[in-house]
Parts: sequence; structure tokens; C-alpha cells
Amino acid sequence: MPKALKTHPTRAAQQALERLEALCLERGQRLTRQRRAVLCQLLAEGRALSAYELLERLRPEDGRSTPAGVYRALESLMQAGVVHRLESTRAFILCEHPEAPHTGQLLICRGCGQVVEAEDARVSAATGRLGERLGFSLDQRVVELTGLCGRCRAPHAAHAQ
Amino acid sequence: MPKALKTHPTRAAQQALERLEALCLERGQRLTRQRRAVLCQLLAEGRALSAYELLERLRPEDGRSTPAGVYRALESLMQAGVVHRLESTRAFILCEHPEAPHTGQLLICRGCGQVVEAEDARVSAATGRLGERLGFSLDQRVVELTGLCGRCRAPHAAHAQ
DNA sequence: GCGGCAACTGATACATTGTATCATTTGTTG
DNA sequence: CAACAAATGATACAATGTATCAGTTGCCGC
Ligand SMILES: [Zn+2]
Ligand SMILES: [Zn+2]
Ligand SMILES: [Zn+2]
Ligand SMILES: [Zn+2]
Repeated sequence: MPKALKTHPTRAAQQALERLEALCLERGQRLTRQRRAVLCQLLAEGRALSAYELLERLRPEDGRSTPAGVYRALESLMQAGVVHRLESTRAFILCEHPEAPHTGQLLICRGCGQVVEAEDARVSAATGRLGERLGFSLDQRVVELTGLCGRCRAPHAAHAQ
Repeated sequence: MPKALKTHPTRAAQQALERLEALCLERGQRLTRQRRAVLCQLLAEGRALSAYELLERLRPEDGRSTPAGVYRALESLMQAGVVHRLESTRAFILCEHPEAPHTGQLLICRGCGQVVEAEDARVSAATGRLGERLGFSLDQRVVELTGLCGRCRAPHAAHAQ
């Protein structure tokens, strides 16, 4: 009788979690204890985490977590389209727009670690056409733009969190 | 008296090597034995290699090569703009257009491993504008498009090389 | 050429990230 | 409940990348 792991999410987070869980099921992924736990942690953290950072956070609640387990859970969640992997930082983050599966762009701030997910039509069109022009049929598009976000670039602004 | 490593490049490769070496020097990188050796191997191989594949190939000629040494050489060559790192495969490849430092796009074939480097104005413009729109000042743009190249997609074509 | 200094190297150890394997457990289906 | 596929637990290992520090090398001005 494996009950859900104890977490204390806010009401909104709870709803977000349910929405993500529904999407996983719709897309043919079983939603198991480990997968739910990974989802919870990513939601609670609100930023990108490495697989081993996830593991650290899961261990206290489930001493049986292992690297392989975490990677397997992440694999399933990426399959379901609710998690993305950041290739340039080797981290994982919740999808911000999981309703429709998509090929997005990720903007990563060096300063605060913030990741913003975009779905820019011009970028998508341009990369698609580039593939065509060079005779490639693309099945994965990694677009990761790194720099400083507005807040981190502001000259002497108080660090408003 | 560390003489240059023994390699037997073609005449054309030799010229390419000299051109790359000149660029490294122009851009303020010392061109040492290890760096030259890494450059040679990448040129000889003509495809992307992981740091440890490079190490395997360097060891026979220079038993003192170490992972740290290879990574340091690669770091310098990337600084000089003559080598790129493929984030999505964790490999390194010679730049095809090293004359002008650039933010290019890489197309990677799953079938044959071929990497094609592009400098598409529309993609560059679109990613640049996306960054601006979201208030980011970008300093790195990773655009890696993976799929099947024309040859690998050809239905029953003979494997013409 | 020669001293002095910064950059680079060699050596070693270690840190991080990701997989393989296989016996066991769990969930679903009939 | 039986049977089967999927997922897990446990363990070990593979692949990728860094830290440290003593010693060496290349460069620059004399
Ligand atoms: Zn997304
Ligand atoms: Zn920021
Ligand atoms: Zn290039
Ligand atoms: Zn191909």
C-alpha cells in the first residue's frame, strides 16, 4: 500500500501537480510513486535540478531512491512531455507549457539560474527551414540561449529576491 | 626537445592545420604541443570526438596525455574559436568556418554521425530577437538540430560511402 | 643568451553524470 | 487468481569532467 510521499504543497501547486499527472496518464505513461515524487520535487523547487540534486531531495523521503531510478523516472516524464532536459547544464526542469507537446527554446540566466521557456514561431520556422535546406529530417531541436536576465543585468538594483 | 608529434597528414590537411594554428596565435592562444596534437587528431578524424576518444588517440603518440590535459587543450582551442563543443552529444569538433568567430548552428545526423555547421541569418536573427524580447543579454547560443541527413534517409540507396 | 614571470603541463586523485544487469515487486488484464 | 508486462531495488560500473600542486616551458625584455 504505497501511499503518496509526504509533501506539503500549496493549493496551487497541488492543482498544477494534478494537471501534470493527468497529462502523463493521457500520454500513456504510468504514474508511479517515484515519478510522482520527482514531479513534486521539480514543482516544489521551481528551478532546474540535476539528477543528483533530485536524488538528494528524494532520499530523505524514500531511502530506496537510486540514480538509476531517478533517471528512469525522468525518462518517463520527458516522454510524457512534462519535463525537459537542459543539455548545456545537464539539468532537468518542469515544462511550463505542457498542454501541447512542443519544440521550444530555453533561455537560461547565468546570474540567477532562472530558466524561461519560449515557443517562438520565428525561431521554430527558421530552424525548420534550415533543416530542410540542408536535407535533414529533424527529430530533435535543442535551442538553449544563455546570458543574463533583465533583473541580473540591472546595474545597481537591489537584489529584489 | 619535444619535437612535433609524428602524424602523416595529407598536403591539404597540412595546410588546414597551418591555417588553424595561425588563427590560434592571432587570437592570443599559445599553440603548444598538446593543443597541436588535439587539433591534428580532430582534423585527421574529420568528425566529432569525445574527450576520451581524443585521449585514446593521443596516448599512443604521447603517453603522458591525461584527461585534464585534453580538456585544457580543448578549452584553449574553443577560446580561439577553432573547435566547438556539441552539448547534446558531449563531443568536440573542428570549426568549419573559423575565419570569423561566430555563433552557428550544428546539424547532427543520427545515422552517420556527420555534423554540418551552418550560419543561418534567419536563425541568428530570430534567436537574437527572442533574447531581446525576453530581456536577456545573450552570451552563448546553443542550436543543435538532430535528425537524419539526406543520405541516411534515402530509402534503399546503396551506402555510397 | 639569460633571468624572471606567467602560462602550461604532468600526475594524481576525485567529483559528477549516466547505464547495465538481474532478481524481485507491482500493476493490469482476463 | 493466474499470467504477463512494466517498473523497481540493488549493485556495480562506465563515461565525462575538475581540483590541486609541484615542476616545466615559452615568452619578453635586457
Ligand atoms: Zn515545455
Ligand atoms: Zn537572472
Ligand atoms: Zn564554427
Ligand atoms: Zn547521415
